[in-house]
Amino acid sequence: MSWTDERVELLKKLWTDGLSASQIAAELGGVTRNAVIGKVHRLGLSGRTKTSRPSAPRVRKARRPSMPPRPTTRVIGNTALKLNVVAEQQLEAEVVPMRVLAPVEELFIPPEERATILQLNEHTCKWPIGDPGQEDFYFCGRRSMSGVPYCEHHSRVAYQPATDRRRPKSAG
DNA sequence: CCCTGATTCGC
DNA sequence: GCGAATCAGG
Repeated sequence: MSWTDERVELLKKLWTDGLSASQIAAELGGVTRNAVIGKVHRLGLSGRTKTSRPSAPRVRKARRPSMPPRPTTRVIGNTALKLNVVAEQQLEAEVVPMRVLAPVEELFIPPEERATILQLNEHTCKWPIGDPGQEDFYFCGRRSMSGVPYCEHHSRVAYQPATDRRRPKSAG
């Protein structure tokens, strides 16, 4: 893929809209977040965050001459299927009693990042989005912290304080 | 570990 | 110009 005028416009729009580089990359498709960031800089759109210091030149290290990064591929048994089974069990035990019927779609997940039940594992967010009986139903799929079934965003929604979920209806 | 953007530099 | 590799902060 190349940076056509349309894609550049979309990039500028999404970046201005506040989406992260990885989100924009997923939305555009065919590019990585590095590509997005690089393009953003070349367009002069940077300056949104302050994670890097304005001064103090970074350490420039010689890049690899010419060699694949890491051809190391370790596959120890087929544990993938087991993870899927665990994911399903967790869905029945945790997600279903939650609030599947509630239309919770406040967080937009790009199509490329959406997860079906087969793609969930122990650290993907298992927050259901949409109606489980419909075709467009999917799971959040973003990364969740270890031991937590949801991503940071949906953890906040799932584990709301009791005071916020049910306020005193009759106070006098 | 995950994420984020910033920067360098081979292509 | 492009973007992977890398760096640096959270």
